[in-house]
This record gives sequence, structure tokens and C-alpha cells, in this order.
Amino acid sequence: MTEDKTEYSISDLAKEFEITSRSIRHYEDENLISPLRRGVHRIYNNRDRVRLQLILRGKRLGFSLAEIKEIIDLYGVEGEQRQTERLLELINVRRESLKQQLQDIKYLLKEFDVLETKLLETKLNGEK
Amino acid sequence: MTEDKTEYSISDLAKEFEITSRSIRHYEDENLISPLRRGVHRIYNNRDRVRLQLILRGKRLGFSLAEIKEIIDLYGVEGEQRQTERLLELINVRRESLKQQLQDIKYLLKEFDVLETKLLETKLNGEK
DNA sequence: TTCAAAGTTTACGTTTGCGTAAAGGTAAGC
DNA sequence: GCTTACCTTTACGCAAACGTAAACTTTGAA
Repeated sequence: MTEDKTEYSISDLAKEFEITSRSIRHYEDENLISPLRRGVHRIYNNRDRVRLQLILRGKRLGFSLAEIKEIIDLYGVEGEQRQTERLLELINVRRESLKQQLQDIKYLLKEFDVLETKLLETKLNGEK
Repeated sequence: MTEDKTEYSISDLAKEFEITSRSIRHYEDENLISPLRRGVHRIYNNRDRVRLQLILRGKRLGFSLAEIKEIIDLYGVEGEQRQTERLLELINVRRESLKQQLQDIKYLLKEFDVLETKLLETKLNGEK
């Protein structure tokens, strides 16, 4: 049990991940995260921090908050068996679009290389 | 000069790329694409089709239409030299975030593999 | 205890990316 | 010339993901 008891305030996490407190509260409104309260103040632990990381990763990948919630919730069912079929389905749909994205990115990165080379050549040719 | 004179109607492209005509018109409203007109009707050629592909790829990668426009416009400057610095800057910013996305995706795909394996094991253990 | 910094809720505002009528123009076949 | 399928513009609607302002409360330091 490596129970890391570290605590974070909302602005601690906001600073660390370079987002606003408003965003973090919004994720809470949408039930993506639910920190403890000390009185009225929100107290975040390491599990919360990891969740926030997952949320941000999902966002970088273009998922909506609703989709991110769906995916994150997948991680919580490890013991259950009821919706296994459904989960496998979701995973495979995601997988396909992620693979597509992988292709897209690789393609774009190559294009960028080509474009950069061209631009640099243009520069070296003395602005002419 | 492999001038492919093929023409497409808006619904040709809509069907091919499985989007609505409304979307295509929207991209035109946002100056991402500008087909010829025969009278009042839009006529798309192969250059337009490629542009549309670029737009959709950008979308899959989570770029906004404004960002996509910015990127697409990069491709049109090959002869110019004025804004070379700026373009190189843009490219490198994009490159970094794309590399980040690459990592994110690889990570997620692995997680999915693990999760799928777990789920399949659960199933094989006779629902128990 | 007083003050600033940070936190809280409430709620309206904004941008993006189309959806969805409404209301009609056009092209092609019969 | 009529029908049908497809196209057009105009414009309001809407969900998502916060921004932002208002009006307070809490906490910690001086």
C-alpha cells in the first residue's frame, strides 16, 4: 500500500497542469473528478491528480468530456462482468480511430519535415 | 501536367467523405475551400477534393477550423520568403504537440490491450 | 484583528461547428 | 411543361467547454 497522502489545492493542480481552476471545477460539475472537501474547500489527493492527467490526455486526443468520462469509468470496473461486451466494443471503436490518428500524425510530421526543408533552402538561397 | 479535370458536386464529396453538404459549405464560409461556380452551383475539382481531405485530417487530429486554415495556407507559400521565420515557428509548435499526441495514443493503445486482456480473461472464467 | 490571497457558488456570456428549418432556384428526364 | 432530385441562401438554434463577473467566505500571516 503505497498510500501517498499528499494533498493538493485546486490552484496547485491548476498551476502544475497549466489550466484554470475554473476548468477543474467544470470537470467536477461534469462528474469527471470528485475531490474531498475540508469544509467548503476542495482537497485533491494523488488519485485525483492522476484522474486529471487522464482527462487532459483525453482532451489532447480530441475526446469530449463525456467520452473521457466514459473511458475513465472503464478503469473502475475491473471486478465486474456485466457489461464486458459493451466495454470491448467501446475499446475497439476507440482503437480504430486512434490508429487512424496515428497515421494522420505520422503523415503530417513527414509533410512538416518536407516543408521545413523547403523553407530552409529558400532562406539559404539568400532571400532570393 | 497531369491536369485531372474531374468534377464533383457538393453531394459527391459529401458522400465520399461521409459528411454533410452543410459541413462543406461551412468550410467554405470559413474560407477553407473555394470551389468554382457554374451559375450558382458549386463545382469541385481535384485540388478542392485534396483540400477537403486535409481539412478532415486536421479535424481528426483535433485542430480547430481556424488552425486548419492556418496550416493549409502554409502549403500555398512555397515561392514566398517573407514569413519564413513565422512559418518555421508554427511548424515546430505543431510538431511538438503532434509528438505529444503520438505518445498519448501509443500509451492509450497499450492500456486498451491490457484492459481487453483482463476483460477477456474475466469472460473465460465463466462469468464468475 | 485586520488584511490580502485564495477559495466558493451562482449564473450569464462566448466561441466553435455545424444542425435544421424555411423558402425557393435549377437541371434532367419524361 | 411537370415532376423529382439536388442545389442555393438566409438565419436562427444548440451543445460543449469553459470565460468572466459578482458577491461572499475562509485562511494564514502580520
